[in-house]
Amino acid sequence: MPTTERPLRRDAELNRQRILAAAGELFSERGLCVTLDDVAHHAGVGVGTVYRRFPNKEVLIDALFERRMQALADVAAQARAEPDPWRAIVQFFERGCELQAHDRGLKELLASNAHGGPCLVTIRDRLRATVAELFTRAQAAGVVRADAAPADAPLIHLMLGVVMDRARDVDPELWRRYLALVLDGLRADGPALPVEPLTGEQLDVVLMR
Amino acid sequence: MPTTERPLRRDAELNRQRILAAAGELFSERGLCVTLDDVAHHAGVGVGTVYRRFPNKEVLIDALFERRMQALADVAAQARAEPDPWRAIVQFFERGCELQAHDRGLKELLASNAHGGPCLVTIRDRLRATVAELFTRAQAAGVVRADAAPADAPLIHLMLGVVMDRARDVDPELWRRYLALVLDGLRADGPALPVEPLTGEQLDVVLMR
DNA sequence: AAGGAACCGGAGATCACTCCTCCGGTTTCC
DNA sequence: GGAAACCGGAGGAGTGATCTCCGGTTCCTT
Repeated sequence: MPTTERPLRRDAELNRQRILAAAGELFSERGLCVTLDDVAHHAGVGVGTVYRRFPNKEVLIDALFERRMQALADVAAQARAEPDPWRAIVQFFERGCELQAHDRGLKELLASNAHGGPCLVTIRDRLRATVAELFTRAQAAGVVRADAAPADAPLIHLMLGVVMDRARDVDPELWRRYLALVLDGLRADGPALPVEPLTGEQLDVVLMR
Repeated sequence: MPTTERPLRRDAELNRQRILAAAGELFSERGLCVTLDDVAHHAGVGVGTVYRRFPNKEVLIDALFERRMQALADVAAQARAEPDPWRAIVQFFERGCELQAHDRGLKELLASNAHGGPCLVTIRDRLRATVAELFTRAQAAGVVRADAAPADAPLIHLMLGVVMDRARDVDPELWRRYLALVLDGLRADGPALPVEPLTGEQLDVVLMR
């Protein structure tokens, strides 16, 4: 390690914590669009203090969302531990959506690869791998339609994300209704799906806005 | 009629047509967020000319989208004419989504009641009534799950709208995949949906952003 | 064919944001 | 007790949309 991290002065460290706490709340409630000025005000410190500690929003987001993103990856891992392949799928989507429904920032982070540093990227990759496993297993067991694909998962999350956003104030649980609908469609072996799933690269493009 | 509409001067009328044509194209391609300045430039006239003819964007949108909205209402009406209740539902969603996929402005207009004058509102109301009929009929025939509701239609459109937006450049037909998935869920008489559908007022709120 | 009303173009004023810097004054730590 | 680190927040700079204003042009009427 090239730079020996000297500990911050006491007041500086206190403010850093305040900023992180405030940013955590604000990002959860209002999404990633909050201003660092907002964060400063909500933390009860000056704007300069925030910018001194976190040169830009990316850094702050990275610092905050690493563990939240990890929580989602954990949800997928736990689902993998569920013996029934179908229940595993259901569990993954339900728990995953719950996380997103309670944390607007996380939802936006998942909806767009645009934000987020390298740390988040690796977690995201691991998440994708686990999801692929869940799908493969469920399809091998014949409980998920054969023409579904792991690449459908992010799109489903995207779709439910709109419901969460729109209905947040009216019926914050409404997304469950449409998740149930989609899961039913995922299970049913109805008429073949009319379009191929996205490839990995396509998915990257789609999630990059 | 209190004010006798004197016809516009020839050059003025020509420019009005140019503006309408340009706005039509731009709204289709780029959505309702286009500036009246954009419209002016694209129409080859000055900004002032646009603002003189259409005091604000609302008026222009109303003038343009009346017939496009009507087209969607027509799609619903045509679906009602289809004898098979299930095919009617499928047809409505497919044709409706096709319209939206080709017209970003229309999609946004449907996704939010925020824009649009009284004219659009009445068409929207008629549309809703027709959709309700489609659902009732299909449910009576037992081809759509009993716990689905007409209020689900706009939400489904909303969800598919995201797919259209995101995947437009990558695979403009991708929405068909997820429509098929949802329709399968709508048909299947799987486990009961876990949340009540939105009421009319709730729906208004949800669509008002 | 001439005069005035109607119309044109587009520079730029206004407003509302966000991002970020700067520096006089304060706190901490050695 | 004094230097280094830190604080706050006013405000500069950049952006982007909306809409006005007015000198110059075009059209229609008589």
